Amino acid sequence: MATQQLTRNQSLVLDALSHAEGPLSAYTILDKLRDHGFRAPLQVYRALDKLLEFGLIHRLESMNSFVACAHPDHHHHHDHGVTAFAICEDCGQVTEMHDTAMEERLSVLAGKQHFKTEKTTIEIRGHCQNCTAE
Amino acid sequence: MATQQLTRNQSLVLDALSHAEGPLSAYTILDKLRDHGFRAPLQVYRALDKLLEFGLIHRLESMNSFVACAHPDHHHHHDHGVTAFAICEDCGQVTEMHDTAMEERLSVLAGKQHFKTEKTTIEIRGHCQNCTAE
DNA sequence: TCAATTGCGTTATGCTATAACGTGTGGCAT
DNA sequence: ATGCCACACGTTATAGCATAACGCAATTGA
Repeated sequence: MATQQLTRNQSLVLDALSHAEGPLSAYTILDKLRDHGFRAPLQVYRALDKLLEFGLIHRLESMNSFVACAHPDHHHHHDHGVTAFAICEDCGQVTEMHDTAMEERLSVLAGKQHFKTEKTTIEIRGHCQNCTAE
Repeated sequence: MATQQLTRNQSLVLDALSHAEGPLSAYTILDKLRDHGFRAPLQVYRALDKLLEFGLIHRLESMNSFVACAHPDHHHHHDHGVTAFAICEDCGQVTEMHDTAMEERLSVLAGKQHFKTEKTTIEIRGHCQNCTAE
């Protein structure tokens, strides 16, 4: 199957996120899409839910906002394993990171507790290279 | 210096969290403390802010709620490094985990991006041992 | 004493997210 | 074709999470 066919609303929301500099909140997206007919939060949230399900976007728990996935080459919505995010508190830039050693370690940790992992959130707040060099 | 002296409000909030089965939201805490004179969200949030600052509680980003720190033996508020949380979606139980290998790995990842880490959030959602055994 | 700091209480407001209702459309088995 | 079902959509209302802004009281320290 090729890339998941998106509805109009889903495409609009994904576009908004893709063209944004950094993460956007649902309400910020709503404002950006008012010209395209969006009027209510649910229109955004429903699209976000689907895009999350398709693996096309990520939710940043620590800031209640959303970013487009950094891997536009995914033709089917499959798991990319655990993703860690580096979030700059100054400029808002988000860097997506994948690391199998880290996954392995998390798996061991969960295993010790006989814990069955469904979803893992890793978010590093701090300052990116650009913003550190003052 | 011995254990940080807490104000009345801070003590009440900490007690509420300490005696709770699982994580509590700010508004749940507010409800629990109405009998003790709490009337407004800010009374809770201000106490929570201080307790977080003292390292006596943790905030769970993925569920907008708070838990007492699992290390009651800390006599000064120092860093315990990175903490990972295993959160059971069934019973709500939260297990606090520390792992230096994990920290090391995250440090390497951040270093690769020349990212200066301020705070790291690791939250594993899933099912604990008890709730898995059906 | 005076200023600075800190905690507190209150009111109001803003931001984040979902419930519940109804409509329209397209697929599909009968 | 008819009827059914699933799904996306639009709308209104409401629930849940968090902070702004004001003023007061107590404490501390110069």
